[in-house]
Amino acid sequence: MLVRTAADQMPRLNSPSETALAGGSSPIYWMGEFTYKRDAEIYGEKEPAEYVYQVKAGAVRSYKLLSDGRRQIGAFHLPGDIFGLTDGEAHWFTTEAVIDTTLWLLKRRSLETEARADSILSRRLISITTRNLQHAEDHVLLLGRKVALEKVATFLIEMDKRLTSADVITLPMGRRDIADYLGLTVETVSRSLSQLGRAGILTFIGDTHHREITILDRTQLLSLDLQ
Amino acid sequence: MLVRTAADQMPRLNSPSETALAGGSSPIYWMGEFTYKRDAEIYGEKEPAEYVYQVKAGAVRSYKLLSDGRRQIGAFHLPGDIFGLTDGEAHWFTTEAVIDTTLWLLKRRSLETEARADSILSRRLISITTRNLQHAEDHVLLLGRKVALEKVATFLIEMDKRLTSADVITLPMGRRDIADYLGLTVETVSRSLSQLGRAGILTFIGDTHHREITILDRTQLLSLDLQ
DNA sequence: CGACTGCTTGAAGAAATTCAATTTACGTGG
DNA sequence: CCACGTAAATTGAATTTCTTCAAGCAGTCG
Repeated sequence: MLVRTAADQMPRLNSPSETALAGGSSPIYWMGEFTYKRDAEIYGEKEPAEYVYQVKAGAVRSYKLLSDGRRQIGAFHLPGDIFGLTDGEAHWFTTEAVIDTTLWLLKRRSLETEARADSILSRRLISITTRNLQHAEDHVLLLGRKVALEKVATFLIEMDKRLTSADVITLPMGRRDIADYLGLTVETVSRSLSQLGRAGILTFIGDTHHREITILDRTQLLSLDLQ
Repeated sequence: MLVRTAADQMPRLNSPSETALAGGSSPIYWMGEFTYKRDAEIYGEKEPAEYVYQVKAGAVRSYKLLSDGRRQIGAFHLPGDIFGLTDGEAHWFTTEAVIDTTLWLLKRRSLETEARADSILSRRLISITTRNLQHAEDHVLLLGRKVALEKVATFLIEMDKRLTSADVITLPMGRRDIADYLGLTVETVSRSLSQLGRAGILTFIGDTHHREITILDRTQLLSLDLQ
């Protein structure tokens, strides 16, 4: 269940029980709750994978860097999302809090132990990984074959689905993050958003950084989000 | 074990036993062997996922299409690779044989049933899915942040690792497939390959379609494949 | 208050695409 | 067996898209 508060415009979960991992034959006990300040690193690429995480509130970006500093964000993790699940010993991503973020942590080892005996949990782990894979594959299509405006439209629709309960999308991330997610520059993202605004498809709400957006014409926006 | 024959220059596996799925606590019995002609469809997007596949010989491309025909290849499956593993009921990809291809098939249902009782197999399924996810994430980085020449260099290195036993890379796929894998056009792929040739990094062997390539300078090629 | 950050916009430039033409091999059919 | 048509790859020229560079504006924070 998603709850919207006036104070922070981000969705928030109230307990880890309402999640993909809970509800197996035996309940999962999260280690506890940790809070990360904006831009704080949660774990780095090639660090040993000790924990699995679920977002309680906030937003997380996971990215890779090329040696010369170019950055590609693979995914944003929003309330309810589980991340950090890996097979080998090490992560292959860096993750950071986009805004102040609260996470639930779970020892990976105990999850693995549990999964050995619990085939429902096991199935669930496959399911989570598969969902991540599907997202990545959709993202591959976007990055490889969509033009800038289509990328931004797809992004807005994804965010609209994932973090709005009202008609205002409050983006937790800035233009830089969006650009690195879509394989564009900040300028191109900004120009595309302006273009959508001029076309009457969306409008910016009062917010200073133009991170509050209302979709005015979903039909037109969807027509840009080819399937 | 990879065997190279003079007749076909593609690697080939001799039995499914030498694979990721076999070797669990109980052996996996593949349904049998099927052969697909070049360009034959193996399964289509949104088809119910009845089987899981392993490549015995040949090559498979899996791709998505946008409604206007733009195509993005997510992966090439080469001898030994397992694909078609999905969680839900339906595939989210179309797969086709790149060249004449022999596959081993396994009923998905029986694999699932087996996995319920066999935690080692279960673990293995997670492992395969995770590997696919890692590949997709690497591909996201390539598509989002690498320039044409770097994309082609990365592609060659990947193929070199995956399908050469000698010093000649025999590409099963044509330029169109490479382009759709790298998010480029055929012309750009061709120009990049020519450029690598002029730089003395690779050379084309006798083959008519310039699909036989020898890497002359691995050091230089690797320097284009940023990490 | 002033420096700073994040966002936007414009102009110039670069990279990749599109359009067009050529080459080469290959298969079909006279 | 050769001629013709087709398909794959390459190369060049023109064009488009996106990036880079530059400037400005608004809100925030010390």
